[in-house]
Amino acid sequence: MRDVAGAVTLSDVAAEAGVSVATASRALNGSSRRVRDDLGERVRAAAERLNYTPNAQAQAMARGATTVVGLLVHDISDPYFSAIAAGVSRAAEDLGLLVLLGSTRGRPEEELRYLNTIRAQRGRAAILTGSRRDDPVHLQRLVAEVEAFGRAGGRVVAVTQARLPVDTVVIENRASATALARELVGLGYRRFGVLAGPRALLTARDRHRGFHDGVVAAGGKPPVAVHGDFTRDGGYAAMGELLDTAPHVECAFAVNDVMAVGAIAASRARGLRLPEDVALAGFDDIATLRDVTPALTTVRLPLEEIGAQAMAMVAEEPAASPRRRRVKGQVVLRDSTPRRA
Amino acid sequence: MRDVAGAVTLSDVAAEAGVSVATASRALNGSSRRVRDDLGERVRAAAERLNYTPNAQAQAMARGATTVVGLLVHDISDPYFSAIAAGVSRAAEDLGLLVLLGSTRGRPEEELRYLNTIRAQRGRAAILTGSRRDDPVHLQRLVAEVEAFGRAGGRVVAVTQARLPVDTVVIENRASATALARELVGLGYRRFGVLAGPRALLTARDRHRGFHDGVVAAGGKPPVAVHGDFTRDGGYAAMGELLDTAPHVECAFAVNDVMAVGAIAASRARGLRLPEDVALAGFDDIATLRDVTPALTTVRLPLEEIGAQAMAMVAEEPAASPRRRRVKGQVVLRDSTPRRA
DNA sequence: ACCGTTTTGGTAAGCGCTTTCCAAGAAAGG
DNA sequence: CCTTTCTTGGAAAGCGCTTACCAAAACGGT
Repeated sequence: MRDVAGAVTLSDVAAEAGVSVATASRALNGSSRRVRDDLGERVRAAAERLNYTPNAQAQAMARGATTVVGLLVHDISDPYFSAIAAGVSRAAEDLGLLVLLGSTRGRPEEELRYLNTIRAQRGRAAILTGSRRDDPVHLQRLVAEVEAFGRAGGRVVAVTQARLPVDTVVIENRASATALARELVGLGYRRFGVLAGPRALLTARDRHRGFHDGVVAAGGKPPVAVHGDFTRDGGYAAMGELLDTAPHVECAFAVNDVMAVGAIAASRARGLRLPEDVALAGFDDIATLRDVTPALTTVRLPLEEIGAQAMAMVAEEPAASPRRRRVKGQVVLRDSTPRRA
Repeated sequence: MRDVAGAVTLSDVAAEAGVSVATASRALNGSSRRVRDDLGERVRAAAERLNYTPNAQAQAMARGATTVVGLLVHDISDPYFSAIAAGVSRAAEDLGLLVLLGSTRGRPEEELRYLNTIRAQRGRAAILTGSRRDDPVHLQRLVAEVEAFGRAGGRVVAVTQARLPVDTVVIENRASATALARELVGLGYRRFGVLAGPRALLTARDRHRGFHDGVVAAGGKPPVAVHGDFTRDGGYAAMGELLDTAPHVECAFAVNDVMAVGAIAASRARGLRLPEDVALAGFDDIATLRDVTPALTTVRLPLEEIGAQAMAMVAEEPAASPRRRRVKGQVVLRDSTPRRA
């Protein structure tokens, strides 16, 4: 923004009110110092008249603190992330903070670049919502950047895995997937397939493992796993492959709802009826997907709440050692996994 | 962010490299002025060594320009807005701009407040994606704020209706709804219901009117309208009401896909089969909803592209008079509206 | 009436950068 | 060899604020 003559500054306001800029500043942001009532009123009136808006950059500069918080998501159009973002955004508003949005689109180096940008903005904090990948090199670089960020006075909060030495809202993917598996075995299923997501993605892996362990522990057969993208199309492809390689599975578990939707489509494309021919479960309980047919059995994650929690941790005093806030998923049984006769 | 000792400044870099800050500044951001190669190299090495990141606030201050663009959405967890946001975000990255996200959650005064915040940040531009409401008072205040924003050197770009004197990506809701109506009449439907959304919301109204006119023009009966929230639950309620008051309708048109999904649920709750007992069409072609059953006939809007276009307009030179970029929807016929026997 | 406290307004320093202006050295031209 | 013109480094001003610090005024107690 070229600074056109138009921008009204504090000294314009001060001049209009006939006081010094110091007084104007004190009158407008109610500092510790009191200003005589009539002067304060004059200043506020002048500000109003000139439609003054403080230059936040200059304030940040002078105060050494901004109100910006960076939010890193994998892909804002993915309903999982947009739900978290909604929670973050709501909490930010309550706290008077601003959200700077960054989409990494799965490229780890973007995560680094974006974190650096937030540091440049002297952001108060950054919230990392993406799942970690199994990639030690990247992790190490990320830790370095996080530390630089901390040294510059910023906070980092992670959502999902406790892989970083920062406050984290930990989503209990593994335990929740295990709980889901137990319920499904309880319904009479024994032969499972898992649409397991990308191998390197920790979230996908945790859910897969948790489910696997749960099935086995409850007396089912070890599930057949097929990997695929963490997307609708990934689910479609993986389900196709599963049906080819293991036509005997009674129930497929897609590691997220979006993949599950793809799996439904793939099953239908082969003329299978759900849930009669094959049952299906997802994970996340994405709101916009609650009306698909058959209604998906899934694990409900309070995504908005998770986002709000993350933002709340930003606001709290930093603790000596990283805090961990655990969030459990809740198994929701629906039509896609009826009790087996 | 309290400025802890940790933050490395340009003068630290200059000292480390044994040059003045002026030279350091010139070396690092390749200004018009050249710096001798060896000095430049020394500066860059020093910056690297110290892990220097420029203070964007200070740069903004000195340059009088920021790289921040505000994005106002109604609700980021609504897939319509998150798709637009994804496009905005992608384009922003390409342009080296930063997106400051604001959720208004339907409160017009938040729109104003947020615009003011972006002005305070001396944002380069603001993108308003929400539908306008039929509210002259608010519109007038908004125009005032937009003008103040412009005077301070910022740009405003709107998405949807050309109600504001700013560059706009206009979505042809009305014409597209008319086209949809014609197609449906062409398929043999004559009696329609419209799940019309909130009365005051212009987008909802345009789609409703366009559809109504299209039906009538093509020889159908004037549709019965039921108003309701622009949400899944709004669609559910409206469909219930429609089925009560006008059980003879052959096809319902929900003014967006999210409402259509609610309408499906409402129909099912009453034991109706879709599309045999009642056909249904939506609007938007939300990606995550493409797999609902029956597959929804709808109007496809290139939402990501719309977001990217809006951001592109931010980058262009401002024109003398507001630019209008028109975007058409494309009718997509699917299973929810089979040809009528 | 005087002196010590409190207010409370103003002056000015400083936040970290960019950029103008100046000066010194290098290159070029006669 | 001297003058003119480039080139390039550095000093310093300034972006719009906040906040010591200072000083004047008001107030209280004796």
